[in-house]
Amino acid sequence: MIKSPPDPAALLVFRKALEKFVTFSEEEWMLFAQHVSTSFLKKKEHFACEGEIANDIGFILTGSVRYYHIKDGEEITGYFSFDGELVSSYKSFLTRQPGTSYIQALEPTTLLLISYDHLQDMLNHPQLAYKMERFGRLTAEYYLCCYEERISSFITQTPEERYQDLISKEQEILQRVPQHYIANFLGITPVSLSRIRKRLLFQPS
Amino acid sequence: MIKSPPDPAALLVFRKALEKFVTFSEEEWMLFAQHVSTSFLKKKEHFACEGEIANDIGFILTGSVRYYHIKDGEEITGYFSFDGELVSSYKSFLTRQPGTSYIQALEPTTLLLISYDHLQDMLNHPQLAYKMERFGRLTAEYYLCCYEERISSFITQTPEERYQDLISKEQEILQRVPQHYIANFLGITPVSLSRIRKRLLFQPS
DNA sequence: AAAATTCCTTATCTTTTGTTAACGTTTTGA
DNA sequence: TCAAAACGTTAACAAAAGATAAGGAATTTT
Repeated sequence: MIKSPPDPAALLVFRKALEKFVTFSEEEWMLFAQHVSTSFLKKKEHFACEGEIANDIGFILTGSVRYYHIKDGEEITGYFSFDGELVSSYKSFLTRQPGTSYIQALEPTTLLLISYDHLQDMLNHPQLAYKMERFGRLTAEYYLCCYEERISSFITQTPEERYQDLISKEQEILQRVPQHYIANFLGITPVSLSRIRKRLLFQPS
Repeated sequence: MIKSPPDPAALLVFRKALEKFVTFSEEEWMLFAQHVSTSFLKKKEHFACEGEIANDIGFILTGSVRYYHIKDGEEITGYFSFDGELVSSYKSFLTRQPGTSYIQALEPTTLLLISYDHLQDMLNHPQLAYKMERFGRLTAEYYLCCYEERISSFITQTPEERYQDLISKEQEILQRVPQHYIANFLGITPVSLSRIRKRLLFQPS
C-alpha cells in the first residue's frame, strides 16, 4: 500500500467527519493533519490480512470495504464499512498483536490514514495530547455502543429478524454489497438468506 | 439502591484493578476517590432496568451479575460479569438514553460506583481531566476488543464450538452460572445446550 | 465480444435446532 | 422443615438451517 500526502479537500472532509467526536482548533488541526497520509485500494485489494499487525487506522473517503475471516478455507464476512467511516483491525491495531481477519476493498477505495506511530506521537504531543485522548475515548465509546447493539441482535433476534432490521436501518449495505456477504454478516448461509427473502416476499411487513 | 461512602480497603482493590488501564498518583487518587460510592445488591436485585437511563458505572468487589433482555416476555441472558470487572448498561450510560437491558445480581454483590455526573466532574476537573480521558479511552478500547472477539465468535463459530471455547477460556462462567443462562449466552436454547453437552461426553476433545 | 467466473435462486436430502412436555433433582423461600 | 419453584435432562415431533448440486442471469476478464 503506497502512502502519499493527502490533498486539502480530503482533509476537510475528514475534519468535518471527526466533528462527530471532537472539534479541532485551527492550530490543533494543523498539527493533526501533518500525521495524516492518503492511500488507494483497487477493488479486492487488501487493507489488512490475518497474521499481520494492523499499522493504520483508515478513514474511507470514497468506496467501501468488507471484513472477513477464513475458517476451514472458507471466507466468512463479518462486517462492512462505507465512505465516511473509520476502518481498521481495531483489536490488532490497539493491542499490537497479529490480526485475525482480513479487510478488503469492495470497490475502488480512497483512504486517509493515521499510523500507529503517528497516533502515538500525537498522544504524546503536549499541545495535542488531551484532545487526542478525548478523541480516542469518544471514538472507542461510539464503536462500543455499535458493537453492544450488534451483540444484542445476535442473542435476541432470529436471522430473519436481523435481516428485516437490516432492510429498515441499513439500506446502504443491502444495495452495495453482494447477498452472500450479507448472509455471512447475518450468521447464516447464502441459501438460507435466499429462503428468508422468498418468505418475506409473500408476507411483507 | 442505597449508596454509601466506600471503605478504604475496597478503594485499594479498585485502584489496583484500574492499574490495568492507568496509574493514578496519590494526589489524583485522592481526588478520584471522592467521587466513588459503594452499594450492595441482594441476589436477584437489579442494577439496571430496561427503559431507565443508567446512572452509574459499577466495579464489582464481590459477587456477580448477569445482563439480560426481555423478548416476547422471555428473559434472554446476554452476558455475565464477575468480581474485579466493571458493569454498566454502557450504551445507556454513555448516550444518556433509556437502556434496553436488565442487569441483575446473580449472588449477593458489593459494588463501587461512579455516577455519570461524578464522572463528568472528573472529566472537567483541571487536575484530573487528562488522566480521566485517558482512563476512559483505554477502558473503552479494552471492552471494544472484547466485543470484537465476541462478535467474531458468533459469525465464525457454531454454538458447539462456542461452548467448547467457553469451557477452555471461561471456566468461571461455567461454574458460577446456571446452564440455561449459558445457553442464552451462546445463542441457543437450554435444551440444545443439553444435547451439545451430551454429545461432548462421548467425543471429548 | 466471447469466455469464464461469480452470483442468486431453487430443489432435494440431511442435520441441527426449536418446541413442548414430562420426570427426577436441587434449590429456594415461607 | 416442607411446599413450591427452578433446573437439567430426555423424548417426540415440527420447523428451520446446512450441504450439495444444478441452472440461469449478471458481471468480470481477457
